[in-house]
Amino acid sequence: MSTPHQLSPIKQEPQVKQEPLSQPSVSLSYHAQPSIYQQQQPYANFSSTSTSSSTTGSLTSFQNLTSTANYNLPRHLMAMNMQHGAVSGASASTTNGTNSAAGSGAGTPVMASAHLSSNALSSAPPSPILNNSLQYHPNGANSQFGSNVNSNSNSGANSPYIQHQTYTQSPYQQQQQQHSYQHQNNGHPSDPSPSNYYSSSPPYGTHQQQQQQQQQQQGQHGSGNGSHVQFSSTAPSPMRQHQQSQYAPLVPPLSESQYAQYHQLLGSSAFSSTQSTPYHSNHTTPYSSMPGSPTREYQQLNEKQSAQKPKRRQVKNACVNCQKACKKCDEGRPCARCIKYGLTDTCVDSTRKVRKKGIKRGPYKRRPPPSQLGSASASTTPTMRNAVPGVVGYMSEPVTALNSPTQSHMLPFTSTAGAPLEFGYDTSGGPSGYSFHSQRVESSYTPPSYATSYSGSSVYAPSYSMS
DNA sequence: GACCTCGGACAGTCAAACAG
DNA sequence: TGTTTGACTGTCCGAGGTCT
Repeated sequence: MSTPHQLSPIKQEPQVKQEPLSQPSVSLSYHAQPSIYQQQQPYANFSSTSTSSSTTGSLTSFQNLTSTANYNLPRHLMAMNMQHGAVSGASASTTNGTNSAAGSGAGTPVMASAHLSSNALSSAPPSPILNNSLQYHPNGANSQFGSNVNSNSNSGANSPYIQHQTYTQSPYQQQQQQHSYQHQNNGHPSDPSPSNYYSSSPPYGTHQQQQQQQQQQQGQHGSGNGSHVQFSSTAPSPMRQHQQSQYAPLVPPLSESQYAQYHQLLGSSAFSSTQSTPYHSNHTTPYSSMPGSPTREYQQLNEKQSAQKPKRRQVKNACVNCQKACKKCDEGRPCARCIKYGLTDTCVDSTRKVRKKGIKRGPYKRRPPPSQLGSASASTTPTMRNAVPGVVGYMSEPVTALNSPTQSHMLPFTSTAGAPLEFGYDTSGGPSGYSFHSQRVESSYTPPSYATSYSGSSVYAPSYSMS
């Protein structure tokens, strides 16, 4: 006998499943140190509608640009490398060849190419962001979090796979990158982090334009050497020239000793291996090594997530043998497992119970109106860990699910009404110098409780419920 | 090493609750 | 009426045990 499940029409499956490409590629270890192209995007860019508040973190660190007291050389160098690579190597990753300032958001493909084309980083593994960029939405739609891409209507038409095809990088991952970087910025308020070198998305044009620009600069100053970086204490390198040409006011100069240190690092392949690349190091970068540093927590989380597998696929109805053995089944009858064990005769669909009806439910928790979110954000300080009363270890455990590549692409931004969250850290708040704030930026957003957003499963909802 | 067992995490479904 | 919520139910991962 067929069960209701069996009778239900098979929902359309996307023809091309990008899961293996997109999900494992999001090696979040990179995200702990987002590219400068991501960093360039103030996290207000989460929303194409532009947001207005909660930018304390970036503003704070931006104001510290002029300070070089705690200047961090590796970061600067990485930024320079990547930027240089972007100039010289950014090419095919964008479909239209432009980097939309309005809609690019995090994870721009330009950055991805930059990362790979950078000499100093040449042996680093392919950036997951590059992989994402291969699927980059030509219209920049992947930066439009809650608008036209995902339509979560419970119809099943928007499977996670479809979303993957469209969203090259999940909104939450983008958000996390931004968010993560806010940690860093504010963890080191005096650090003129690359993200703050630029007040907004750089005016990059097409690859050709960039090349022309670079060639002009190199010819003008006569110190160009392909993609290699040459430093001079008196004559700025072409790379620096390039930077300065567009962002000069925002780029603090390197001292002689800093350049010497850079050469030393390059000579020792400091950036040439994944082990020693600051992007991967858990111990050498000041951004991640601070005890209790949010950045470190995120980095650890990211590392955990990078090892996570793609989302598990289930068959609608396992055969009785697989069901009994609690083993993976498939749609075929006999299924592969039954064939393997010679159980083809008994390989039939198991029956499913009929869902009970008429069960009374309690009132659903609804999200408070946006007008209350501002005060709600205050309640989230000083740390996100404390944001949810009664949840111990909330930051270090559930966030794993929160950041899960298998779920973050689905939640919490899958709703058409979903508005991006703004995250930021305020250096002025909190006992540890951090204060976390977040808020939705569109009034139309009717979110799930944070519980479902973070866990991706209502299983956790009761734990996070905030009455 | 292959297979079995099974607790529990995870995934998918869908009716109730809700908002406009 | 369309959307969201979250309970319900099934799937199957993965650890531990047993067998060959």
